[in-house]
Amino acid sequence: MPHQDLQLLSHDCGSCPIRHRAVCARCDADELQRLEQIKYYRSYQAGQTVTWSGDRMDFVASVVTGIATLTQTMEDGRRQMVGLLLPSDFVGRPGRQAAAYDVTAATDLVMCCFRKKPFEELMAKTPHVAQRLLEMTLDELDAAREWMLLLGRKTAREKISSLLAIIARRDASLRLKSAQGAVNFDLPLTREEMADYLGLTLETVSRQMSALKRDGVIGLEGKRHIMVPDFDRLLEETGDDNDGGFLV
Amino acid sequence: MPHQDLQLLSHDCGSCPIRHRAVCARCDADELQRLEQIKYYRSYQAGQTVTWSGDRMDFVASVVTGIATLTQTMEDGRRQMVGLLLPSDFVGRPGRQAAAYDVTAATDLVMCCFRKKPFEELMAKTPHVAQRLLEMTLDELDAAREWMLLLGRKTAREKISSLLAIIARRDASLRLKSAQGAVNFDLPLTREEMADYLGLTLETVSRQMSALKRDGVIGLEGKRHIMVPDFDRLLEETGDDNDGGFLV
DNA sequence: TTGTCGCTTTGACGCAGATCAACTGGAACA
DNA sequence: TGTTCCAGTTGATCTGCGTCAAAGCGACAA
Repeated sequence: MPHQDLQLLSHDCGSCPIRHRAVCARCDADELQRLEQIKYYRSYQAGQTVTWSGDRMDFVASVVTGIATLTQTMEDGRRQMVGLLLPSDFVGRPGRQAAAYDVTAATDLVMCCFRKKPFEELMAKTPHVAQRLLEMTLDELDAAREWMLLLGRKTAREKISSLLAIIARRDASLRLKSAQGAVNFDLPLTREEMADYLGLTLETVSRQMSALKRDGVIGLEGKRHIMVPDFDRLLEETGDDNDGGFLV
Repeated sequence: MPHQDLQLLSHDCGSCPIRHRAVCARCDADELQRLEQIKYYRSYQAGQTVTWSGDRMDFVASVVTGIATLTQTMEDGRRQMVGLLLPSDFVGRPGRQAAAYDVTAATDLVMCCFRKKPFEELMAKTPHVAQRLLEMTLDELDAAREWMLLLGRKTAREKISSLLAIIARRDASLRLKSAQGAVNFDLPLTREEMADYLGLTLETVSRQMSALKRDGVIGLEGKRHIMVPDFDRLLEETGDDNDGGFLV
């Protein structure tokens, strides 16, 4: 946006980090072509592992459809989820050889991949890719920091409510509807995955879900379908100041 | 590093994010000049606030000397530190109007600032700045994710040990010594700040520090000076697999 | 010397969430 | 129609850390 001789193009992979391609008049004009040439797709089934922490990772990628998780594990088996990747989110680190986290498909998953080497070369020549990636990474950093507040200071009930609110919001935004009033959605995570995300045990997750249901904050249909009669009510449970003061 | 027609210059502010300036032959060669023109310094005393969350923030900056903290606060006063800024770390977000966190000087602090507008313009024209910033942001994201594991899954003792290990390591690297064997350093944080960082209360921090002392893992001289007779012993207490498998 | 202030330590007690264990309910399959 | 399986629920009990309260300690001032 700060660039002056700049125009926006769509490239045909709807959810790529580079979907909005800013073309700088001073740069080559055929980078888009090259981008198309080096990209390819991979599919994973729900539950399948994309990479293990420490594995060699020769590609970077962005999520096209589905949900992937980033998880860290301690020697004794304690697990903490550190990222939830939704469509258009980016995985992988230019300049790094090995994966730093376990990446797992939480649902069926399609990713748009770029082999790392050509992608890095491209990035070095095409300033807007680095800029776009910087923006996305800053967003993720903000999300990570909000998650640190959740992990360090929120109660179990607040944690659950926050997670539900986030999923509801993201789900709604994917369907281009705003999250307010009554909202329904499907949980893409098991109780155990929720626990790993929230720094809780699965029993505590289950108990708090029941409590929220008992208190009328949410409704449950089966185990996975959530009905939120009043989204603002849910937000009150998160402990956040939801004054809507957006910072962008 | 991936760029070919590239050379490195030092600009005179030793700890700036842009301290290594990669000059691209295709870009203007006088950007360094412009950078020098728009930069200026600010000093803060220990305890002073740099910005409050929500305030207008018209500059970006990097730490020259001292330590700053990023903190989030909930309405009812619960606090969580979400970042510890050491020399050469970057603060502020290009493209954002308001600060997202409270920024506070933990020690006396000098920052090298750039007014946001010209910095953004510069960034748009100078690809290497965005690339350098991307690298730094990815590092911070990794650190944040490690911190999420700590907050979500580690015990109080492991949290304290981890924090001490991190400070010892960073302190050692600033003095260009490697952290191993016996290490001494000064804590730049109060017990309360440690607690805010670790998602604990200050009483628990104090108790665990005493426990580590009692068990001979650390020695205390006064309240702030820490002596670590055996750094590996301390690492064992952190719960991390310290196989030294570096991922860069 | 005495007082006060900020930071830290220590003790006593309670509770949120972990742990261990039993049970439920739906789906797949024979 | 029963069997197995697995995710989820619920209950009983335990415990690590929070909470509340008091006291220690070094720095500085009067």
